[in-house]
Order: sequence, then structure tokens, then C-alpha cells
Amino acid sequence: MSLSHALLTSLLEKSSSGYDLARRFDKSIGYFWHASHQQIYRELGRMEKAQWIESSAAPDAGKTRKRIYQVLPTGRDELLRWTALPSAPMDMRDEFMVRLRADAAIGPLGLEAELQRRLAQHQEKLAIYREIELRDFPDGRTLSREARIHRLILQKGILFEEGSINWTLQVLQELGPD
Amino acid sequence: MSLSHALLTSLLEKSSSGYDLARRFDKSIGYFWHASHQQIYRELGRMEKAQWIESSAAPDAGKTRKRIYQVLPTGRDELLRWTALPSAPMDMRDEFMVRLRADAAIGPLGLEAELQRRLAQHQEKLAIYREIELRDFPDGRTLSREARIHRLILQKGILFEEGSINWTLQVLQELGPD
DNA sequence: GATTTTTATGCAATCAGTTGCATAGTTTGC
DNA sequence: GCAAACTATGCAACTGATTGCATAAAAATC
Repeated sequence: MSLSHALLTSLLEKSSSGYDLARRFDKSIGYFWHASHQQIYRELGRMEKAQWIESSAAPDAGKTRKRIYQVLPTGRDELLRWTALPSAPMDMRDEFMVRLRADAAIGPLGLEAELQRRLAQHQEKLAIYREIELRDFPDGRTLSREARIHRLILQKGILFEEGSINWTLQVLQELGPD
Repeated sequence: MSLSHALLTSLLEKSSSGYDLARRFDKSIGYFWHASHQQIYRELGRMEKAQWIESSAAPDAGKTRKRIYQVLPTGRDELLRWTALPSAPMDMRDEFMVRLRADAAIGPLGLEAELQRRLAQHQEKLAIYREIELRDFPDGRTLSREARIHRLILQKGILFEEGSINWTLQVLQELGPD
């Protein structure tokens, strides 16, 4: 789903190797969007063929195959073109909703343990986001436009996890006492 | 992503034709998960082959090919097996986050109009959900377990849209004045 | 000095989802 | 009575994503 444009953005922030990109991706856009290394390498291949990016042997490659990718003007233009398009609404596909509805259809299935597990997951993620918030955006300082945007994206994650926690608690409360 | 189990659940609620299923799906689980009719027909074919469901010519078929699908015991068992598995956390993949991050990387891109468009979309969806809430779950009445679950699922949608609206307003406020 | 972990890249097969097209009967409105 | 819209099903091609496997050098650890 337009992984290529996500990678272009990431490479504009910093030129890097596929491996590095995969790791940085996991720690920025990737909090909301995981991509496997296979997906990333394949996409880099396509993008190089389309001349959106170019690669050269990494200075620290030694005997390895390590290559550094960087965005070409064509790639930058492509990203500009793409950002101007309307974006598809996020889909909320969540397997657990199906399980809940199945519980409604064929009697109590004992989903409480699973709810607890998910609750813990959301709390963990929230804790991570809050840590990043504290570390990267300390209290009342004025932030650059760039920093403010990064904070807003993080904020989205925080709001999502908080919402999920509240909802899960509500479900536990209502399903516990049959 | 386990469309088959979503369809099993839907068919347990009510046996129906592929076409009907596609429409009902859009109005229940489908608020969170759209599936095209092609996907549904193909999946029904697979499920019949696996003997999770069976089909027979619809009583009101006339000269049409209309068939009614219903869940077999094997399918019910499969659904029970599947509900007991841990569910993958919902992924928050949202194209717009990439656009925002691109804006941070290569200067102001004028995303305000797009933000307004998305704001309106979220408000529309919220209005629909609220209408359903009023219609299906009137105020203080005691609800069956089934109804309570359906209300919780709807509630999830409402919380999501409200969260999205608040976040979008925050972005507009912070990005407007450069 | 040998083993394990981490860095780094890639192929092949499969599964899930989308798009475009095709067919054909039924209902509704002019 | 004819056109348009709706009901109903399905194939084929393609794109996107996941899974399993494979390779190989560098760094860390025992």
C-alpha cells in the first residue's frame, strides 16, 4: 500500500542501506506499519529500476554486498506528486472484532484471557510511546515544524492506544458478569 | 486475513446467498472490514469445498443461479477452534501518516485541504454510527449478551471516529500557523 | 580458536486483495 | 414496450504481503 512512498520519505530523511532502512522504518513510520526486509529489498529494486533512487557500494562495505540507497530528483518529484493525491481512509480491520461477534453468535467463548493479553499489549505500546515523547519532546520548548509533525504522529499512536485500553476495559466489565 | 471466519460468523447469524452476505457484511463487520463480492464468492467456493458450508438453490431463485449457503457442523467447529487462537494486533497502517512525514521532510505541502476532507469523512461516519446506536440500542433498557456485544463493537467504531476527529483538529491547529 | 549473534542481501512459493470484465435474469420508471 | 437500474454470480490478471529458505561476512562471546 504505497510502501515505495514511505521508503522514499525515509530515504529523504537519511540515505541508507536496505538493512538500516528496515530498522529505521520499524522505529518511525513502522510503529504504524511493519514491512519485512524482503518487502523492502524488493521495493528498493523496483524503485531503482524506475530511477527514483540510485545505489552505490557502501563506504564501509568491506567484503559485504552492503549498498547505500539515495533518492534521485525523479523520486522526489514522484513523492510530491503522490502526496497531493487524496489518501484512502485507514481501514480498521481487526480480527478480534470477528471473534467478539462470533462470541455473540455462538455463546460465551471465554475471551477474557485474550482481552487481558491485548490490554497488556496496548499498555506496553503506550508506555513505549510515552517514553519516546518524554525523550524527544521535552515539556514547554518551542519546536520546529518538523518536530511538531513528528510529535503529532506520535500523538496519534498514543491516542489510539489509550482508546484501545479504555475500550478493552469496558468490554471486560460488560462481559465478565454474564 | 481470515475473511472465511468472518463469513462463517455472518452465516451463523443468518444463512444467506453470496449477494445478501456481501450486503449484510457491509453493514456489520464490514464497517470495519470491506470485502468485495469477488472475494466473498471465491471464499464461499473454498469453504464449500472444505465442507465448512453447504449450498442449495434458493427457494426464490426462479431462473436465476441464486444459492443459499449455510454452515455445517465442521464449519462451526472450525470457528470455535479459530476463536480460541490469539488475535493479531490491529495494524494502524494509514497512508496519511506517510504524507505527513513527507511534509516534515520536504517542506510544507499544503495538506490542509486533505485534512479537512478527512475530517468531514470521519464526522460522516460518526453520524452514521450514532444513528445506528440510537436506533438499535435505545437508552436505559437491559440488553441481552448478544446485543451488548454488538453495542460494544459499535462503540469501538464511535471511539475510533471521535479520536480521529480530535487528532485531525489538533493537526489543523498546529499546521495552520507556520 | 570455535560458536553464536548480528549485519546484510536475496529467491521462490504462496496467500490475500483489487480491478476489469462478462453474463443474465428481475424490477422499476417513463 | 423499452431502457435503466438492481439482483446475482463468476473468471482472469495483477499487485501486495507473508513465509520459508538460503547465503555470507563481521562482531561478540565463551
